[in-house]
Amino acid sequence: MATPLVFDLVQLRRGCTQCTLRQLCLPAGIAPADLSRLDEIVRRRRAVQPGERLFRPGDSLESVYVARDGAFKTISTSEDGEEQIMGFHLPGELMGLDALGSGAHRCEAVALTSANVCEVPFDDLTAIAAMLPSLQQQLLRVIGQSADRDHDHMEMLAKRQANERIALFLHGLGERLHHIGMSRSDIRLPMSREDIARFLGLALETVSRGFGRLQDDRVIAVQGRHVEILDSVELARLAHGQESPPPQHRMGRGAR
Amino acid sequence: MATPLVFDLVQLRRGCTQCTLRQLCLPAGIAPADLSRLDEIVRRRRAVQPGERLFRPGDSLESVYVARDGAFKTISTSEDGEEQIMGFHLPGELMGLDALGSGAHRCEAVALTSANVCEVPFDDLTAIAAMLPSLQQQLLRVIGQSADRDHDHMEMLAKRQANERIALFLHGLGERLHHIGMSRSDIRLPMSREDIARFLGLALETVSRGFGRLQDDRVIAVQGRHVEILDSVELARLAHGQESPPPQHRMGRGAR
DNA sequence: CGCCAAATTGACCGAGCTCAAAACGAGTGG
DNA sequence: CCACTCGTTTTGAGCTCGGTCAATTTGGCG
Repeated sequence: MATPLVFDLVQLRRGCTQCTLRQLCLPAGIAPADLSRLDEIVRRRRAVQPGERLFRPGDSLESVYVARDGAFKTISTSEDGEEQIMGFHLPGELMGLDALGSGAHRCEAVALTSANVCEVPFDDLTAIAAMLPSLQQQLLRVIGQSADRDHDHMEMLAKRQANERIALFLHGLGERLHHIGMSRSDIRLPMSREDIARFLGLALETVSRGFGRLQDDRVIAVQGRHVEILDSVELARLAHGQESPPPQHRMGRGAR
Repeated sequence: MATPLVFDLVQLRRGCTQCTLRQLCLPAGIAPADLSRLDEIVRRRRAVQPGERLFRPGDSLESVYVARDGAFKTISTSEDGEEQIMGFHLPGELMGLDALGSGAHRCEAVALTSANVCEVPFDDLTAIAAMLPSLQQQLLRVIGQSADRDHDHMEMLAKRQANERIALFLHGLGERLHHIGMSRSDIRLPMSREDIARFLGLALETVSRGFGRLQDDRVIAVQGRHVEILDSVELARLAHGQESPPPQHRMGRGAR
C-alpha cells in the first residue's frame, strides 16, 4: 500500500519547486527565480514517527514546520492539566506559529501518523521575507489562514449543538482533504475519538454517539476510523444548524 | 469627568512618539529615528461614536486600526444569522487582522463606547516593515499576541463550567485593563451582558446568574456595569478550575 | 488465542438553556 | 418632581442536552 521508500526519498530531496503542495504552502505566488532563495533555507526534510513531537510548550521559536504528508495535532495543556486540542494540521498547513506572540511555543505538535516535514528556520524566513515582497505577503497570508481556522474553531465551540459540531468537523475535514488532492468523501481519520472530542469540546462518548446518529440517518458510513460521507449536501445542512426533519420520513431522504 | 476636548486634540495630533500606549502598540521596540517613518503613514486619528463600525464583513483589507481609548467588539455573523463575538479590543490592541487570510474582513468591528482610533493603511505598513526589521518583528509579534488571545478564548470555550468562564473573563479583563494603566479591580464594563454571553458561548441569563453567584460569595461587587473585584486571588482560583469550597465556611475566607 | 487500547452502547443526572415575568435605570416629556 | 417608556438586568421554574460512570464490543497485534 505504501509508496516504495525510494520514491519518497527522491521526492524529499527535491525542493519546493517540485513539491506538489507548492501552491498551498509558503511558495504560493512566488516567482521561480525567488523560490530558490526559500529553497536554500528549508532544512532537510525529515521523517517523523507517530507520537513524535516537533516542539513542546516552552520551547523557544526556532522554526516553523510544514507536513508534506501525514497529519499532526497541536495540544495546549492548561495549568490544571486539561489538554485542549487547538488544531489538526494537514499537509501544507504551517505549524509553530503559536510562538509568534511570546517567542516561545504554547502548544506541542504531535504526529498522528508517520509523516514527512519540512522545517524552516524562522529567523532566516523573516530575513528573506524582508527582501522578497511576494514572500512577505504570502507569509502574512498563511498566518492569516491559520487565524481563520482558529476563527472557525471558535465559532464551532460557541455553537451549541453537539451534532452540529460533529457535522461541521467532518464536513470541514472533507473539504480540507479535497483541497490537498485527496478524496473529500472517503476519509481515513488520523485521530482518535478522544482527540476529536477534545478538539470539539465534547465528551468522547458524545462524539461516538454523534457518529452513530449520522450513520443511522444514512449521512455517513462509519467503520472505526474509516468514514465515508454518503450525503454531503445533508451533512453541510446539518453543519450549518438546520436540524434534520422528524424521523418518520427520513428513510427515503438519502436514498433517492 | 471627561478630559477637556482641547487636551484630547493636542494628544491626538501628537504622533506615536508621544503616545502613552507606544510601549504596547506597533511602535514598541522601534528606534525613535525609525518611528517617524511609521508616524508618517498613520492616518489622522479620528473620533468614533458608540455603535459606529470600523469595517464590515466582506470589506477588503485597507487598514488596521488601534484604539487610543474606548473599547470595541468584533463580531462574526455566521450564515444562519448567529452572531458570535470574537473578541473585545482595548486600547493598544490591533483590529482588522481578521482579513489577513483572504484579503477581506470576516468580522465587523463595532465601537462599544465613544473612542479615538488610529488607522494604519496596511499596504504602507507592510512596505515600511520590509525596510525596518524591528517593525517587521513587532508586527509579527502583535499578530501573534492577537492569536494568543484567540487561543485563550478557545480554551475558555472548550472548558466546561460556566462559572469558570465568567471568572476567567473578569480576571482576564482586569489584567488587561491594568496592563494599560487602569485599575485592575474597579471595572466599568463597556459591554452588555448579552455581549459577554455571546463572547463566552453562554446564555445571557447564565452570565447574570454567574455574576450574582460571585457577588454572593464576596468575590466581586456588581452594580449594573460597574464591577469591583474584591478578592482577586479567589477569582483567579475560580478561573483556573478550582471549585469554591462548600458554603458553610466561605464567609470568613475573603475577609481576613 | 489472549491481551489491551479504542470504540460503542446504556442508564442516570445535573448544568445550563428556554420561556416568562418582574425589577431596575436612563431618558423624555408633562 | 413625577409619570411613562424602553432597554437592560435580574430572578424564577421547568426541561433537555450532553456529561459521567459503567459495562460491552470491537479491532489490532504479539
